[in-house]
Amino acid sequence: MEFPNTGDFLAGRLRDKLSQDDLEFIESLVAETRQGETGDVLLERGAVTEQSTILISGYIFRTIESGDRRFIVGVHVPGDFVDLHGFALKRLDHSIVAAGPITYGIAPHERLRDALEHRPRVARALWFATLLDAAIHRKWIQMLEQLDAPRRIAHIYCELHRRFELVGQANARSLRTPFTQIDLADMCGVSAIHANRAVGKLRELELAEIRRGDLYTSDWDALRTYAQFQADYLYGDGPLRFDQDWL
Amino acid sequence: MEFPNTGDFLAGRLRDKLSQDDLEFIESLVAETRQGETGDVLLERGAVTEQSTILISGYIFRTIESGDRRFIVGVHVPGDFVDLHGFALKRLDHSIVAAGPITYGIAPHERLRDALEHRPRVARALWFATLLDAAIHRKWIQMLEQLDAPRRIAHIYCELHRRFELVGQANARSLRTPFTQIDLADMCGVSAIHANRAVGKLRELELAEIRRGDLYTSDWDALRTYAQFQADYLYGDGPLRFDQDWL
DNA sequence: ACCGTCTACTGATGCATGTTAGCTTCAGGC
DNA sequence: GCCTGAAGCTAACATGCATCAGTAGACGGT
Repeated sequence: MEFPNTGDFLAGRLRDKLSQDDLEFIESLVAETRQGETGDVLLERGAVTEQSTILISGYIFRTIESGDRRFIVGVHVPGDFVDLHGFALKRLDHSIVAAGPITYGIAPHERLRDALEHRPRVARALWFATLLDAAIHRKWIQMLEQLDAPRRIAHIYCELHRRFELVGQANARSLRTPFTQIDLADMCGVSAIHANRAVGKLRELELAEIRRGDLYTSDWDALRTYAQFQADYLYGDGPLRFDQDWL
Repeated sequence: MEFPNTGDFLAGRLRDKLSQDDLEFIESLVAETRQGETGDVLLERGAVTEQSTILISGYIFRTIESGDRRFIVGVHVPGDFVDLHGFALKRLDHSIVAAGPITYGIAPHERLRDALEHRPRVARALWFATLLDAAIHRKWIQMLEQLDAPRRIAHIYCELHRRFELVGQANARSLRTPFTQIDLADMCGVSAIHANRAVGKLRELELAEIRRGDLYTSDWDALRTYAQFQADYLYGDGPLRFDQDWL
């Protein structure tokens, strides 16, 4: 996988909506870039942190451990500020874990505090980023309340595909991920065996082929219809589109 | 039901953490108070809004309509800023609906903009409120991934009870709500028939008696254990408690 | 008093999903 | 080449939940 230039990727989808000056400021937030591998815990639930993480390449899970089970409550794609809320909450209610090989940037909270004080537009962009996370959480709640396992898996891939589109990284016929069927199960709240059945069903319906986490499809629209995926909650184009005047 | 004094309730659980000056400012955000009845739609998904809502008494649902079904993705209790994110997102991805008789305050966005510019501590309190909403969303995701229907219902009541505790309104042996079993079903992502069986199971296990939305129990601890409820995600007391230095 | 509607409740049946057990495939280490 | 462990896959049976059908009580309107 190619790693995009760090600078080209920061601020993710808000990149087009900020001034050159603000963008340079956001780039200056990153003190350092690092690499991580599958399962690396970037931030443990309850740990105090003095820095936040910006994902540059790869995927990151938000996980909650309960008993001997792991639950995935969110997924991040390149360009996302992954634990920005750790800046305000100090200790997170969940852990931040690499879902495969990743590259990420470190933003010390000291510099974020500075942004809040002196850069109102940057401060609002950061707030917007956390509000978008919350909107995605709400959609996951609805997805879990409404859809069966095959549709949940399809919905997750459709969402990720759209999020890649919004940062200009989507592929026309596939979506590459390092997710195992166990990961999919932990996202959907089903057993790994049932996640396997669900993947088989998508294959049987000829909607998508999922191999080692990579999804291939010849018809994203059919998949989206099957998953009842409506992208508006991501605040891209369309009726709910994000109003940049606010920044 | 008695309505607490509006002024005593604003800022909810952050009340103790803000200065008198900031509190008076927050009170001044409320231009008007209103009453609402069951099913009143305070804000429709996708509608543009120039004001936000502070719940003073009663309950409010966040709902998403899909096909002919309704999904409840969040519940609010008195003291909550219900649609603060509408200030930044302009159009909400969900609707705001009264879950019974309510009293609420209206805060014009004009005044909120002023707060963001000139009141950094108030701005941070508002951000914290939306981050707390996101933490609750994440717990709902985990709850839906992990628990069966009776436990989900128990978990929701335990959460609401704790949230009432955090604003000093909890009752020792009961929790009064106007929720129908249909409401509970829409929160849990199960059918109304199954919600009825789940309520029956809690009764059979002698953990709780739910009648017309009101829950009665002699042993909250037993109920919390059954629901695997851990309150830390609400950032009250305990290891994840909210660090007020940040404000 | 009557009616219609909403909510709570019950039983029967089928599908969705969990659990257990065992098997296959594949990549990496030796 | 072989071994090993992790991931993917399959079958059989048990449970959770949806669906359909129906009853009963509470409530408001007339």
